[in-house]
Amino acid sequence: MRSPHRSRDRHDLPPQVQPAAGRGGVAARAPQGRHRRGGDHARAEVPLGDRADRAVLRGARDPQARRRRRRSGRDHAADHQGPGRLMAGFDHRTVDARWQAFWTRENTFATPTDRTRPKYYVLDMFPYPSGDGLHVGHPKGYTATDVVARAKRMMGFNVLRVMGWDSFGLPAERRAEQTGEHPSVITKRNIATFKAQLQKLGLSYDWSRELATSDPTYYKWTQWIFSVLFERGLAYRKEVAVNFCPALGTVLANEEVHDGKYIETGDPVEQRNMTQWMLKITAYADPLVEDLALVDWPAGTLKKQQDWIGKSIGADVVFKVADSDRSITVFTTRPDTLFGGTWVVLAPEHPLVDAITTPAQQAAVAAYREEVSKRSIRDRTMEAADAPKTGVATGAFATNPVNGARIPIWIADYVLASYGTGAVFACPAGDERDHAFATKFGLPIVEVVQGPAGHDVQAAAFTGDGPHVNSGFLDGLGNDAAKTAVIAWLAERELGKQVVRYKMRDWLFSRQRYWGEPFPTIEKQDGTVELVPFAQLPVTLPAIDEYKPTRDGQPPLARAVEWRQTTDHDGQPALRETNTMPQWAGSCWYYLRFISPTNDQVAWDADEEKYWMPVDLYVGGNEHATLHLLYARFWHKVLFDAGLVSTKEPFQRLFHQGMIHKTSFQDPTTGKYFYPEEVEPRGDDDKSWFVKGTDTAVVTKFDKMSKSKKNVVNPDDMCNEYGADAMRMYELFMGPLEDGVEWATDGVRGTRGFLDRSWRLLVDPETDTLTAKVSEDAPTDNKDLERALHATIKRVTESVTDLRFNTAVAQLMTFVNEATKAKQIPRAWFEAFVKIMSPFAPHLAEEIWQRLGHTTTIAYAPWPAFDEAKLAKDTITIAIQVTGKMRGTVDVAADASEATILAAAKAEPKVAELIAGKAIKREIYVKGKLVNLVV
RNA sequence: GCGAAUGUGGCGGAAUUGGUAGACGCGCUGGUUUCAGGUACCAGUGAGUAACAUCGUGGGGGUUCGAGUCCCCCCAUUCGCACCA
Repeated sequence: MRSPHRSRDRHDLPPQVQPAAGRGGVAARAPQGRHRRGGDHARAEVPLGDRADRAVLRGARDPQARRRRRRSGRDHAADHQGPGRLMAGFDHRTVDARWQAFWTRENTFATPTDRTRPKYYVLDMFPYPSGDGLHVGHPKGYTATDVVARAKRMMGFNVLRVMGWDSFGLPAERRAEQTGEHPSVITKRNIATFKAQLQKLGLSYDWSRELATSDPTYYKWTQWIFSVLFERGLAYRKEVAVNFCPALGTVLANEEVHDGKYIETGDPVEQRNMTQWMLKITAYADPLVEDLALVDWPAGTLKKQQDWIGKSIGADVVFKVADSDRSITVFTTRPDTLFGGTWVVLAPEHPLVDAITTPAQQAAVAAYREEVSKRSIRDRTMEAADAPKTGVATGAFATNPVNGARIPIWIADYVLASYGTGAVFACPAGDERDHAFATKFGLPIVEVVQGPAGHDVQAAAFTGDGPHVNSGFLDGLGNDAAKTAVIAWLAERELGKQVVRYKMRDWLFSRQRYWGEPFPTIEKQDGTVELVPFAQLPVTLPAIDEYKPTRDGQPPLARAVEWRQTTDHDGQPALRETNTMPQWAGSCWYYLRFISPTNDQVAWDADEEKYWMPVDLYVGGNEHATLHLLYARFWHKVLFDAGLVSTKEPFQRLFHQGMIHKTSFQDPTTGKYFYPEEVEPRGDDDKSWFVKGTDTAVVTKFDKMSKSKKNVVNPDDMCNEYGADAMRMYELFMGPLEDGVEWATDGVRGTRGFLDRSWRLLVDPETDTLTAKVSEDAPTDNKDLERALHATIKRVTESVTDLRFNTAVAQLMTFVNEATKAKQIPRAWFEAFVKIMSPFAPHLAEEIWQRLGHTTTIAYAPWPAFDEAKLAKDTITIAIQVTGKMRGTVDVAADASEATILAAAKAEPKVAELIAGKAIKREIYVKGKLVNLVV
């Protein structure tokens, strides 16, 4: 991707911003006390529009066109003629450009190197740099983390705030197949686009730590971690049935396949046997479940991880096959119900089926197995849990170990060969599937756990807890006690034992693709595998002339014939691996590389790792709830066991931002999508949409933004028209961070209006000079304004922790409304406001800060404290209810006694009328809030 | 089918966790400024009424002096999971 950046860590804090001498630097001015003439403010590279500029801009404006755009609500095809709306506000183009240039020039956001302060590591899930560029959905999480990062800096934390690129992956490779361009070139271009878009938003990343997973200086270390896994016996090659996607020419992990299709593209997936690299994630199943207790994650995500791992504790139980010396081991989580076991079911693929099937049943069994095998895995997994049961008897019988009962052995496809032992015993009274099977095939149902009164096990299974019946030595015991008792009984007789099983399988870790990390392994002549020595890492991707798999189905790297030829540690000929790692590999550890991104001796510095880890706040979409987050935790735990990292878990706190949607318009018959400006609403309620000028009806749907659905809103357009700060603020104001919302450009206008009002508190836009409103000697007896200020500091401060930015922005607005009403604003109050709004609207805040006479960046100005005492009111409004109904209010002194308040309440005219002549049965007083007079 | 979440004005959403429902913003209505229907400012904006009364947080019950908030039963939407014994 790029050559490594030289580390430019800052060595002193707080950073003093140096005026850029000789360049008319923005800060090249002595601090001043009060109002200065606006005309003398220093110019940055991009001059602030002067009167003449504005006159031109205003003259160039076409009010009609503007109105049409506004009313249409789809003006994101932004007007590139000029700002166009700045008469009463600030010039965001100039301000944004000036401060972005300033931050870059001054290295404002370089990561501090002092290690005595507390640290805060806030991380975004890094994006795959697609060719489409960013849409307004991407920055929602980035803006939230930016507010946290900026506020934490001001609160005295050393903040690690970084961005990188998950840049290996399929789309670039597919594009390369089409164009012949090297994926690295495509990727580099896409990264440049993404980066430019992010920089327009003023996100406070330390860009000197930027990384890309496809960069050899990065994947060298991905290969090294693979070596660690290999050396610890956690990476192995195996011939396995894999999910092969013919359209992509590669295998996929189980996690990437859903309903028999590749999740990303929807291409069908089929089963094939191939030799593949596997990672033994199952060896970490237990810690992966247990350590979820250590992290502060959304409950839903914790549950998804648990479900994915699918730990279940049960027993393996041996059933002897009658009239035979064979036996069947079944897995069950309900050994307590063994007395109700009235038949045994094998998966159709179970190896014992052939051996035990009686001659009379052979034809039926063969036919059933044939039928099942014809149905693909896809069909089988698509079936619902309540799908009709099918199956066929083998004719053989088994002996129930607990009661010696002779019970039939069936095969049925609801038993999966790949889980447990591929065999189960059926207890129809205690399992819904078994019950359905019993009902269909007329098999006996024996009650073993007593359900609630009136429950008929012949009609429905009872899966709950209760006293056991018909169960010999288990009678009367509850489920747990019965389980313990029966397992002990079985173990004594060597007929069973307690076991733990997981749904999770080992991780299929190789792909037949070009654009991924090569494995640091070679295959020797005897077929064994050895690691490429560390000194020879990275194993870089060779240039090849075509990125498709070979005609005989080998991965693209098989084309690099010379590159493949190498030697082992004895100098004997050996071949390089032609598979590459899946895209997850790079994202499994990038949070560690950010700690020492340019170190070419180690993947990360141990002391630095101890300082920065764990990630304090990790923000990204919940689509990664199982895959990325599970894989990364797995690698981290291996690294922990290897003594390479200091924490058991990588991500202390996790937060999922909601997705931003936008209505899409699709012709249901052709599937074609239309841009918003191509369609129009018709009908009385404007609810039917048609393609303009035609009778083609289109259906509307809230959709993820995507180019193909023609519903993308581009953040660049928003920045151009409304400014980065208005855009940032709207992203946070639109609703709770975790919620999905529909994008509404009108809302950006709203936050822009707020920024303009904030600006005008200090600057007269007509003259571009400071107003007299904010002043050193303004009276400080404006209690309403003071209270609003402290309430705002409080709410914004809390929002940094609870991530409820929508209400924080609302509170900032409330303060500005209050301040607009005020005749004068004490300078100290206004400065406190500017500080707390600066994480949200950093460009404008810097500009105001400078106009206030400051010569250093606001990014490290100390965060203001709020005073609870200042939040209290002198007089409070007490609500008065009569028998629970609101009847009025009364204003009383904040320290008024209960008796005084009750008296005042009763004296309120309307209340007095209602209680006149009635006996008050009860008087309820809620301190400082209300009284309720019950009559 | 199972699980989780959500349901509040025309719209996005607030509500200190049982105590004045609708903060803040959008939109809308009226006014002032203005060459301008743009910007800014002022006023209003849950429904209903001439004004009251009254009715209002998906629906229905319940607990309570008091319920958007707690309990029970429905309905709807969204997102997961999909025969894992």
